[in-house]
Amino acid sequence: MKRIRTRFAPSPTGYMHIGNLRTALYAYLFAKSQGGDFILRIEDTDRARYVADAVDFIERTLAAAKIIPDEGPHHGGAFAPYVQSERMDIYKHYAEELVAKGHAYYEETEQGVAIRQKMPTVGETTFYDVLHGNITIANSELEDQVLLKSDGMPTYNFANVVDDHLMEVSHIIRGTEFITSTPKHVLLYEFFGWELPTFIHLAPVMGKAADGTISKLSKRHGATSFNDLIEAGYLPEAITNYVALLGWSPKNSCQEIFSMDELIKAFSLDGLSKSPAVFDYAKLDWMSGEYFKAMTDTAFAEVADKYLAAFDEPRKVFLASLLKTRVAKLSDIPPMIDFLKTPPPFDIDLFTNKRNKVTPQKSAEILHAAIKILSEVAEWTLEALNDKIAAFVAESGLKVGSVMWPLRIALSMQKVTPGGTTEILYLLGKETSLERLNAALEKLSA
RNA sequence: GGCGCCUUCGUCAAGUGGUUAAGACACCGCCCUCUCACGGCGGGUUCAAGGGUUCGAAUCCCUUAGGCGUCACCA
Repeated sequence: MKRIRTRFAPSPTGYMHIGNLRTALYAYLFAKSQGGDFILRIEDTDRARYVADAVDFIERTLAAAKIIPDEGPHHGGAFAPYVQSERMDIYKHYAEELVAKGHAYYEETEQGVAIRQKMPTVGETTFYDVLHGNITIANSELEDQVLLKSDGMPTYNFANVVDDHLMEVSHIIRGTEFITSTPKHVLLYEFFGWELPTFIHLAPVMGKAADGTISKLSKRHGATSFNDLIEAGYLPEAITNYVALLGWSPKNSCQEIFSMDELIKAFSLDGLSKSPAVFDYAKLDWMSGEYFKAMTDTAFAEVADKYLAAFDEPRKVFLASLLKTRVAKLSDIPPMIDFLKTPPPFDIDLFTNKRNKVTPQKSAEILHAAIKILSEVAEWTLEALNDKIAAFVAESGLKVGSVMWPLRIALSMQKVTPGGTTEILYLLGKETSLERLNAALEKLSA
């Protein structure tokens, strides 16, 4: 049986759209699930759109997403070069062959000489797509395509076919936007007498705008490149996992959390969806959270390190334990812990809490007593703090919440905090804690 | 506009002639609880419309509508 070989063939734009990443991922998963090869090929035949360093960027992005090419510009391989601008003589040779066979012709314009593919004017061309079945388009719909531009560069339609054949690509996995140009490619294969690869045209990834409109995912939908998402603080594994499920689902399973190895094992073409999928940040957030929750505190502290820099090592790890169940992306962290650095302004209303039977007056009394007890704590550890406060609660005859609420508010000046009173006391340290408690008591008594 | 593709909860989706139409996210409620989370339990909403075929249709056929794509010396 023929070896399975797929390819990802981006043009070097310096931007890895989520839709492109998904295409690369599916091509990779399919190849790997079949024990085949995955090729990276750079389609840089448009000189006007060339972006410097874009190849590095693509390679770095794929590496971050753990999509590892077997062959590519910097991965080696038997079919090098893998950059189209370095293969110009090859395209020229095949274009001339087509002219010689009568399937193409020279065209002279002010810009220079180009070569055009001669399309049949009658009949129709049919090709088989794994997802869509047979697709037939009348040849009269096809215009004579430019194969070789006047600058000597091939067009996508030509270079793609030549390279896919030469590189022995068995399965072409790409976006639906190519479905209507596939007959042109099929005709080229026929003109050359080459064996046709298998086509799989993927449905697009859509985005939902604020007003509810759905359209192809683009920048107006927010962060839509792999890099945007990384910068927002999503884990690459989580992004890849989420993207894999956007247009594919496993057979006979409801599993949603997949490592790359598990994806490779579970992947099959018949799990691919032929209708467009809307990118849903809410679900990405959930999935991302699942990854964080599954991490150890130390591992989380490590990935979140730049947000936790202000804390010493034990506190860092402790904060990580509090944060990892509350965070969808790392950039959610600062607003959650800013109060530890600088407390929000005093707000007396926060000291009123019906459920815990707390009023500003009551709070003042509790604070007064608590300050006395806490200032006597010699060893400022979570255990010690817990014990002291528990003893105080028991002795006072108050509800736990009635004691905790005013303390937490006095320390944080906000209604919502990651962790509770004891945790905040510990993170703040004895000195700062007592400072804040006293300041709040002073304002409450005024 | 021509041609092509697509259409199951708000979203991702399972489903391939007979199911109470899975599951997940989101949402709502309850429990847990010093807040928020986490965790647990429960809930509502879906086969685009209309015709067929069939004893029986989300599943097959036709029509309509809507969405998307494509008609470049861009990929």
